[in-house]
Amino acid sequence: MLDKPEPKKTARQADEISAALTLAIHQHRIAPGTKLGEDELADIYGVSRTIIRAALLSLSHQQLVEIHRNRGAFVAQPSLREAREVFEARELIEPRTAHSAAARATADDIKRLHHHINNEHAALAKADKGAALHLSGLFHIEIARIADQTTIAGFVEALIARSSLIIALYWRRESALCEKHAHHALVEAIAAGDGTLAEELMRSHLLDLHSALDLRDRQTPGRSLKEALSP
Amino acid sequence: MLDKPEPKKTARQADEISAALTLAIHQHRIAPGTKLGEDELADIYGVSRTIIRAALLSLSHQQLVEIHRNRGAFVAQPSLREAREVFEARELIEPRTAHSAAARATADDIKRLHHHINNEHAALAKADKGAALHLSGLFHIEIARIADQTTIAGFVEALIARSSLIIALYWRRESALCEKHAHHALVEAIAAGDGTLAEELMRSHLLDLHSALDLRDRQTPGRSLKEALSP
DNA sequence: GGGCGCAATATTGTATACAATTAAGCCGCA
DNA sequence: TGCGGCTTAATTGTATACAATATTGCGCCC
Repeated sequence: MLDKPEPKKTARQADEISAALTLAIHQHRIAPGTKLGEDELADIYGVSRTIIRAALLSLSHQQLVEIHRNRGAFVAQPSLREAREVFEARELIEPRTAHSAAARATADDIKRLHHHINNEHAALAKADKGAALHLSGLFHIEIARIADQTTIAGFVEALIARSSLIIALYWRRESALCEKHAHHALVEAIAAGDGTLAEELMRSHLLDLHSALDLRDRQTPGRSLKEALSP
Repeated sequence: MLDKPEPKKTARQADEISAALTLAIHQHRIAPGTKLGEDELADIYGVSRTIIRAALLSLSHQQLVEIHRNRGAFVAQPSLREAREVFEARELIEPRTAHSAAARATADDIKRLHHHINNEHAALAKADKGAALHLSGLFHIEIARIADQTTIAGFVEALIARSSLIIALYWRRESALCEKHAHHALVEAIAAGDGTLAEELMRSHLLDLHSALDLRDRQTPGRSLKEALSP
């Protein structure tokens, strides 16, 4: 029996559930293409379908799930084209946020970034690739947050969420998810207030990531034939 | 049978309603801060609150409305800070989309852009500022669409929606909304395939827009005292 | 007369019931 | 055996009923 330890009244249940699903997707505990049945989720979380529907609607707005009318919600499977677009968008936006972050970061911000990196290392040490991937994303989001541009930070968050799906589908190396050196060097540049360097490091870091994906033309993987041809 | 000629299936009612509300907000027929009561909207559109809630949730994800728990949904009132952020984000993203658009635009695209401009002129001739503003926004979205970057086009769409609110709150000039010359010159550059020029024109166009706003520090206008002080 | 607290009202949050649509299973037939 | 159509089951779409919460107005006490 799942009893709720303490119903924190502050956040809406739908938000908590969409956050939980987002985390599960980030950590690759739910694979792209998985069907998210309303009754099933309602049962799992002990709420009515009303709440679940609100949560799924939120996720669909972030393009983490696709909702097909009368057929249900599925974890999104970004196409090759979408994958390329997401990384192009990141390469456009994030270097700039890194630049701004270098200009505005406080000592506290730097401390938090180091904390993120340590967490990443810990996850990697435990070979928990899902957690490491999630933390790597949080690192990028944190930089956008430090840049103090909420709007753009929101975009970055959405892009990183989708990147998680893309990595699940198209990752080809066994190398580290986000090379620790890249993140470390970035923090160094930001701490030093060197915006130009931070920008350049971020750009090359994203290009590395991008090139570690297999985005050659081919059929979209992981999708059953029926799924691929019917919609 | 792979061909599905047209999704005859009408879009979800919630989508239609949120689109209608978005249009009304774009055209300044609903002022920032207006309360959007669920029963009221349900009555207007002849559907249940379930649908209305889904529509409002969509709008809140685009940050066009703010939903306060147990208090309801209100048309968003971007703060000065948010206003600055939105335009900074546009200045980051849109010049690049203009550049790409110049590289990819087809004759058909150019025709459609001219069509947009003509509509703008027609709306201005009728002194319908709301419609003109809406069409001006569509022009920018169309350019992002031509650039063939769906993801970024989605961001641009969200930014322009919020720009509409910002203009409602902070516009100070009586001058034309989007100077017709600016749009016309942009189309020329795109038609000529001159990406660098298009990029520069877009940048200066956005700076013009930005400078036509009154973003000096002051109390947020249009917000009742209670609204302003309680949250 | 003014401030405080309680009750009444209105509005939103959630659950459930029912309708509509899709997907699957089954049987019969060529 | 394989295909086609029908029936049946499962799932989503929508409406409504009920519960929880905030706002409003009134009356009481100081």
